[in-house]
Amino acid sequence: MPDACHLTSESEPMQQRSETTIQDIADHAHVSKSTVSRVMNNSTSVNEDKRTAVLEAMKTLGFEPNLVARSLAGGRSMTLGVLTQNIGSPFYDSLAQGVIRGLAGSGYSPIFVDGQWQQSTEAESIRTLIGRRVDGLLLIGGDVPVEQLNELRQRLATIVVARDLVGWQNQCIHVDNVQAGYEATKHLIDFGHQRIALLRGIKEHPDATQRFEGYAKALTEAGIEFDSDLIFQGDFSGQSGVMAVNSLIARGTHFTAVFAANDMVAFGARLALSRHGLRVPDDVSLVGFDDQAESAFATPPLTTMRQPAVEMGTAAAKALVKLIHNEPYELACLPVELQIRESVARLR
Amino acid sequence: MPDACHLTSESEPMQQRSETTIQDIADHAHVSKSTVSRVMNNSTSVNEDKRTAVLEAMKTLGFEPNLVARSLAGGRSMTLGVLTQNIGSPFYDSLAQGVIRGLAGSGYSPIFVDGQWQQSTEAESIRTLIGRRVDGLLLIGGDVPVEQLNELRQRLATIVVARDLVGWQNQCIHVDNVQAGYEATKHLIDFGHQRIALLRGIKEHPDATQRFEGYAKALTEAGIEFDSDLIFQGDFSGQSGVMAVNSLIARGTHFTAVFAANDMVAFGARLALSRHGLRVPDDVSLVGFDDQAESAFATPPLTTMRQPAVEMGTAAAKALVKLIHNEPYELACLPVELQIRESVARLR
DNA sequence: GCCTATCTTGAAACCGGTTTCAACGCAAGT
DNA sequence: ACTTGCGTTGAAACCGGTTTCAAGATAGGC
Repeated sequence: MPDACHLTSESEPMQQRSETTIQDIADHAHVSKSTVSRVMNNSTSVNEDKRTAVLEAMKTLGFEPNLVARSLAGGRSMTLGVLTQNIGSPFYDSLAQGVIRGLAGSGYSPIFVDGQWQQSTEAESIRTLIGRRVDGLLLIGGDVPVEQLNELRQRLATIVVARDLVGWQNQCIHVDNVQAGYEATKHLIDFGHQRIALLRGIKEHPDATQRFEGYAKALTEAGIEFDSDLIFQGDFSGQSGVMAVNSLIARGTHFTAVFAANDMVAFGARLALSRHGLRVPDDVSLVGFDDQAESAFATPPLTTMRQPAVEMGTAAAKALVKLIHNEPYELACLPVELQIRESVARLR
Repeated sequence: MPDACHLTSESEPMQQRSETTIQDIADHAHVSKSTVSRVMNNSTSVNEDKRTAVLEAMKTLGFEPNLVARSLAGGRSMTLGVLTQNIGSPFYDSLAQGVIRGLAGSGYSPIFVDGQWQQSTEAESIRTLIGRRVDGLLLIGGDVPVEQLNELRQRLATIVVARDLVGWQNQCIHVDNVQAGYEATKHLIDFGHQRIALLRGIKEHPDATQRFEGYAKALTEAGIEFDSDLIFQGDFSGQSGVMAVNSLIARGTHFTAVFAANDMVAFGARLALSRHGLRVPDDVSLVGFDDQAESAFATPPLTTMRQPAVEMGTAAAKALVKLIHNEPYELACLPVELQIRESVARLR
């Protein structure tokens, strides 16, 4: 272990050296505050001599405009509120990353707050953002009732990501989970599987419900009888995957394929299968959901439904900026595509 | 595909309904602005009747104080700047998550900016944060020269995460990568391995360099000759892991164990090994770094050096708040612990 | 040469809070 | 009765910008 651990702060006072203001620049350049402001914003034409004098002064004094004052005076904070959900799913992490990336260079900075996928926390967090006078709101997932959102949208430019809201077509970007669930299941059926275990995500989570719907639809369409024994109600964790498989095997349910709630669950399932001497894909086929980075390097590489998480975040961020500026934009539904790799085999 | 895709925004103007201000409350409660402010902040004792009148007014008018105005007047923005690095490593994602979590309920909100691990971008991003008058700075990793940081620290409460800076003991939380590299290697040596391949991360990345140092130290200590053929210079991606193993095998380098730059690299290595018919751990032992969530559910579960990423983020965030308030705090070095699972076997 | 349109410019109001300062009311001390 | 002192209170200054407004300068039209 190195030396300097468990050190206590020395409580040195933080000197509040006051920053240079627009007035300092004005004095230095022998003009008025107004003129300095005009130079900064290119709002009105300014005499070339004074302009250069101001720019000169800004450079020598190392001027950095106070965004807070600017926000107050201008009525725009150049800040966006992002409500995230720390449910630990890499999908949501990637969304957030995409948002940061999509905002780079736009002049807007994101403030992140956590909703914890609980209505009360989310409401509180949104209030915080409103208090901070964000110019727009980006809601990632979450549980806020649609009536409240409709109200919110009246006051503030709002875009919702990863939720399907009726009447929000152009302010809502999400993925068709029913269709995705259908395609994943269909893929397994096409490969001859009939006994397909479904490892559901969190009970109340709309993603989980919708994918289940797609699963059921594919079964019906193929004339396969639905068997509730094949359904395991869990969450989105790896542990949930191992518990599911253990439980399935313990109660003697016969299955030849597994459709997991997401890739993490698929990893857990894969591990549990191998513990029971079942090989993937030789004995049991496996399909995940998300296509997180690790999935391409699992052994075997995981066949999964690819969700374009980063792209969605980026698109949403850019759209929000347009929305604030009242510029036209397109918020395209991004497709979730079957990423075929090596965890599914034809049933022999 | 569902109906409403590719819809264009209707460009409906966003109504700027002005929020209720402190003056509205004052009028409604028949007191002055000052008194309202005092009630809000509990700064001076206020007559009980007036206090309740004010609170009443706030409730009926649905008052939400303007944080921007407050920041300008009070000189504190209650905002923290967080510089992240989008290098795609889950370790850094987890740090950011930890920061958000550690700030919840503190009254401070984080503004995230991306440094992309490039000096110019980082400098620019930090300027943005200063312009926004953040009360403190949290730098996650990055490449800013230490002289600039020392300067920065004079103006602003600053804490650096995941970097080892001399003279920053109490404002810097990181992990001893040399020690960690040493322990990981030692673990393999203890199990009889001598031909240990090292899959290095990005060349310039200090984490990679330090772990390499630890690796070399362990080898020397055990009297094992260093062989540069066993070193593969890559990055922190899964692809890097497969390329490393492929390259090692292609050039006929004999090895019985692999120490990967991080878990993602380990996954890639694991996959490449299995492609070559080599089993983990029977034929080749494997150690990763990070202990990301997936690693416990890999097949076999990955032995890895656990970095407490979320905890570090949380600790750093809490420490920063203390630092701003000039309260004493401890910024403990968190240990990186060997997480023994099933990817290492005794050399037969 | 005179009037008007346009370009520049500074003073002052404003954004919505916090904080200083002086004044007032009232109870206690002598 | 007269200070003294404390607890309350509102007016006004202030934070650092933006924006309105009116005035002065300049140029163009006749």
